Amino acid sequence: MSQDINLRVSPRTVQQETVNTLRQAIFSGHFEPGSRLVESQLCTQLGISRPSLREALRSLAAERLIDFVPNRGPSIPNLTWGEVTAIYEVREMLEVNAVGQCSQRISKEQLQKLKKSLVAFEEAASRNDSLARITTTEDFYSIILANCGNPILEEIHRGLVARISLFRSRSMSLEGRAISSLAEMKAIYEAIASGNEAAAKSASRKHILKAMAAAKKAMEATG
Amino acid sequence: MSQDINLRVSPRTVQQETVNTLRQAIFSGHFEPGSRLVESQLCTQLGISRPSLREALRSLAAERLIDFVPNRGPSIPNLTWGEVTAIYEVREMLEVNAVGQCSQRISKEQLQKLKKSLVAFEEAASRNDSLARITTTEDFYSIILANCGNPILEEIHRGLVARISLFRSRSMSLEGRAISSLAEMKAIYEAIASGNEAAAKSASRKHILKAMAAAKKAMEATG
DNA sequence: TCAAGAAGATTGTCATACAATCTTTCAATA
DNA sequence: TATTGAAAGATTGTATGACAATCTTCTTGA
Repeated sequence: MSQDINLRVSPRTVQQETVNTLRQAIFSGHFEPGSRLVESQLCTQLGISRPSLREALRSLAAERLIDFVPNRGPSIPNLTWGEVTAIYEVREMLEVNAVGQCSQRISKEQLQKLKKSLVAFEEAASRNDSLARITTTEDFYSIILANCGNPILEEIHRGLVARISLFRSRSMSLEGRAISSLAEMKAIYEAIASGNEAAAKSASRKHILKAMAAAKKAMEATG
Repeated sequence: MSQDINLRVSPRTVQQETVNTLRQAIFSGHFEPGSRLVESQLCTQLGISRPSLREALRSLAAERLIDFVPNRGPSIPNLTWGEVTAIYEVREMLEVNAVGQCSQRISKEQLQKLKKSLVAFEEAASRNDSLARITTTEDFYSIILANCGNPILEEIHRGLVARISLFRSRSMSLEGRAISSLAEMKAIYEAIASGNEAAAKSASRKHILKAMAAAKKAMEATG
């Protein structure tokens, strides 16, 4: 075997599909925070068996995307502001480093892609499309994280962001948040493009602090 | 209800027990890295049904303590040095901050406990008991993490450390590693005790870098 | 109005089944 | 001899059905 490229077309299993579907549903706010997920209902809705569903739920529970209380079953976590803060703090520790490392190692092509995603966000910010704002922001960040050189950092960051996805989408709908977010992201991009690590880290830190403040505002507004 | 303390004696479920048992087994090196876990065997060994086992396995897979390849089933991950490095790097980002924050907020009683665990490690280091070295080191760190003020940081740190538990136990058996580890931990303790955040962070960073170097040595020795 | 208890719903767990897929064996072929 | 191919066996992915334990809701009696 001259190469050991993974040619395996990994088969989509019911479990994987279910996890992805539920994850998406949670992200999109399809379930009310705090609400219980009734297994039998989900089974019929998803068209799968209970064992398969429960396996998927255990996966999501391990990711902390759902809670599992014995004899009460699965439910959507109701995050306190304290927990959200804690998540943002950890996210800051990781993201700042990721941005810094990214600024030192990103390739020309990837930088091009990053630029593109920034333009896409700018476009989404000008319109009033909050879904597009979220997805383009996610693109922007996933490119940075994919180029920080540390797949574990990338993985953990993704997990953290997933847990606060609701707050992010809410705060992105806040009056003026998209505009200032755009400015912050531009600063990050410029610093990365010029290979200035210190500036990149600093811009990243500023962005997260503002995002956290916006999330707090959004949380207070919604309860 | 005057208090909302959680009085619930959370019932031990088969799933929880199984996850804990398997986690312990993995930590203790009971399974060879890379080896496959045959569901039917585990079922009889653990005395549980296959659906229950599979739920437990999904939890562990989400924690990255086992791999799950479709149609090949669960197996013990075989970490590359690159992955181990990546984990150590992320651990550094988090742990350094945790130690720093801990130095600013730990209580007298908790500091007492920390001191105790350090003494316990010293004792274990003098003997040639590698299991005791691991557990006492774990105590030391869990006290620090529990006092950093950020439960999410604590949780993620635990997950990361779990994934490299094998390397830690191997490197702790390395000639002289326990001795130098003791010195590093003492430095961390002293910095925390004196409330010197910068010194605490610096000591913590040094400790992790040395631990990583030791892990690399151990990995090269064992293959 | 409130408490006790009964009825119903839901979860935790198990046993069983079977098709799809992987692995191994072993013979046949180049 | 080395390689290919096919058959047999093992293992996983998924589903159905079942039932006790527990939680929730509703009813009834005080």
